[in-house]
Amino acid sequence: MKTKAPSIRDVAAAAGVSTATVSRALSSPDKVSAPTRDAVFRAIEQTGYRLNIAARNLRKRETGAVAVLVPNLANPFFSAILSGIAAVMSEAGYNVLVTDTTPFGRGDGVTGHQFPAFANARHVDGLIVLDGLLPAEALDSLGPPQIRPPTVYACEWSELVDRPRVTIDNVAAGQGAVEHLVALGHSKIGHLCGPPENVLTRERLKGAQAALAAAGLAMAPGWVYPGDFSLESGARAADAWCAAPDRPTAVFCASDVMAIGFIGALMRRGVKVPAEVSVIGFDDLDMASHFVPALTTVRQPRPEIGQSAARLLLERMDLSPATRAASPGPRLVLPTELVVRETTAPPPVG
Amino acid sequence: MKTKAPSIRDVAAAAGVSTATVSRALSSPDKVSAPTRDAVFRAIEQTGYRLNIAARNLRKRETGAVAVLVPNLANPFFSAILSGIAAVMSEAGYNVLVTDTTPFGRGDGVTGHQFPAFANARHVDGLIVLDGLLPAEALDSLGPPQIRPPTVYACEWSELVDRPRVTIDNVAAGQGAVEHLVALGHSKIGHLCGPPENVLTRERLKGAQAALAAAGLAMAPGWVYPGDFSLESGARAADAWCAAPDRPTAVFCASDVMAIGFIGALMRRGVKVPAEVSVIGFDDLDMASHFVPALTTVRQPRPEIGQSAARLLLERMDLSPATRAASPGPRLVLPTELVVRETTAPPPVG
DNA sequence: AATTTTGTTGTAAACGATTACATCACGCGT
DNA sequence: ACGCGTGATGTAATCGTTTACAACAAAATT
Repeated sequence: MKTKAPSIRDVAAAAGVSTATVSRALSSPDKVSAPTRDAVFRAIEQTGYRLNIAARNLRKRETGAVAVLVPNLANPFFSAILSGIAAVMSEAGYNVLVTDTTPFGRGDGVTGHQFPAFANARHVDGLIVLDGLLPAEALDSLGPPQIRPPTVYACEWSELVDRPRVTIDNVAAGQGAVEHLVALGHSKIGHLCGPPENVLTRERLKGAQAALAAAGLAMAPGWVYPGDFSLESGARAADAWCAAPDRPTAVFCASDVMAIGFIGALMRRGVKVPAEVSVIGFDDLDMASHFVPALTTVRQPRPEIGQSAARLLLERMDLSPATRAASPGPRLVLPTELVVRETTAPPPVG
Repeated sequence: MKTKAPSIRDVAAAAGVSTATVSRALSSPDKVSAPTRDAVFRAIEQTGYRLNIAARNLRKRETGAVAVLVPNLANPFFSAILSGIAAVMSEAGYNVLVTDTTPFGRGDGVTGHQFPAFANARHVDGLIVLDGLLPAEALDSLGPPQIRPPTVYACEWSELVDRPRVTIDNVAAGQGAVEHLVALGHSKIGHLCGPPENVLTRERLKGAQAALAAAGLAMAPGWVYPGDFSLESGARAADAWCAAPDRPTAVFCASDVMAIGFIGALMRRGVKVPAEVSVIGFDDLDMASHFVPALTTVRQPRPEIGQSAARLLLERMDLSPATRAASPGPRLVLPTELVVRETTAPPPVG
């Protein structure tokens, strides 16, 4: 015995008007006289009517949803970004679809960046991509500019695809981090990298090297540690640091998570931070300031990145497909800030 | 110049068959002869056809999406749960809609638990609720059992609403944590609570008190610290601990995040953990084992909780509304495990 | 008083898929 | 030859909205 949910027809009948009037009362109340409007609202109340989104979407040729493609949902870095996106998107009346582009165990199958089937114009009105490693073909396979959903990158991006994006200045940030280390007197400075293919990895390393070069220094090959933004890769770097005969006195890590893994493993082996090694993180997670010692790090305005990306996408969705195709769209770069706490100090003497 | 996306009609025309045949070739290929099937697929390729989800949803009276209601997206505890949910749900062909029920700054407006407008049967085929504080009326306002979307709770739940759920045994877990402390010789044991109204808060406290009672001990009122699962509330508890003349020698924290905030603030004031205070956390976040000292904590199987909740929801969605209404549905309780690391030790002598 | 404007409402055609039902051709048993 | 089951396909109704257009009354203009 299937109880069918009331439709706009039932409301119309209950209010003694046509379905068109009900629809108008809902979407543009000012085009309907006050008395009928009240009657309609009363009828809605009485019947328990709820709009059928699928029907509306079909008719209006839009979906009311945007998708967010996250490389790794389990990474706490993304939570604040997501939260910022969700806030402005639901404000604007959109649903937010979230997917992990590397479903389980990143690092397991290396090249696992999946493009979810629903991320096309039939399912979503827009796309926010947080994963720069998503194959460029995938984005282009969404069809010609006229029919593919407006897309913006945030945090990461792909150099093969020209889309609007909101990021930070990763090379400047990396440079600032290393300048701080240099100013403290360090000359042997290492870097704990992000995942090999990632844009962020390249940019942050480039910034670090620029600062080094400006100070007449260089980074020995043994001082750059491979990483993948995970705690474990931070701990592995600590092993490497301990094992090598020629060690850097300071390490700039491409993420707070790795920095915490690095410092944790170091301290567990009795290495003192910052007395024996200085460490700088990246991101300024909530955790960073509560960690002991409190992490010196590069702050990224995470909620703002999410919010800006969402607002930018909203703007792009308002444009006509033609004008959208014509302009590649803006590139917002948000400011970062070096926040100096307890993990950096002058190098040990001798 | 609007380029219209190809519809099933265009495919039918290109393949020289009817729309019905195209639809069949897609959804039940075995009901269509091999030659026509090939012709249809070729036509699909050629036209660049993509199924319009809204039209299908309208016709089939389903939405292809499930919503997950998260109390606080920025809390890293939820990321692994979400990731587990997303994995099995996309596997099963569903989209996952994520929303924060307390949009910005929990603790700001205290009672901010919002029920998103789209969480009804018109928008989603199912609901996973991670927020036990969501007003029960809200869930019931979704309509009578026949027409409201199947719902399962995970992690948290509401005692006012009878729905299937997957949780852990919070009182047993709390009890186990405190038993460990008692076994180490502690007799003055405090508790850092979750948010006041939360079920988890009550249960974990109840477990702690049960263990205490079994050992002939009791918790002084001054030893229970208010909290809200945030780092800051952990730090505040450290202030309270330091300020009081009569202090517990061990504190069981209702979350790892709070335990980290607590220990961080303690160490920053020179208090030694575990020499002066033992601390137990709850959750076993990735971070817990990398923190220094490594956190003794109660492990929750977070990915499994998410996966089980998703699978349970899938099962419920398969049931007819009638049988669903008839059975309240199972309550899965997943095992926890006390993992002893470095933050617990016997109480200081004297 | 005749005409135009304005404001409200109804009629009905989309939107793009699914699917019950009808149709048709073919092969089989009697 | 005849009827009948079977498998493949087509026809057309349907899902629940939105919206262009038509219709009409009342008010404003001439």
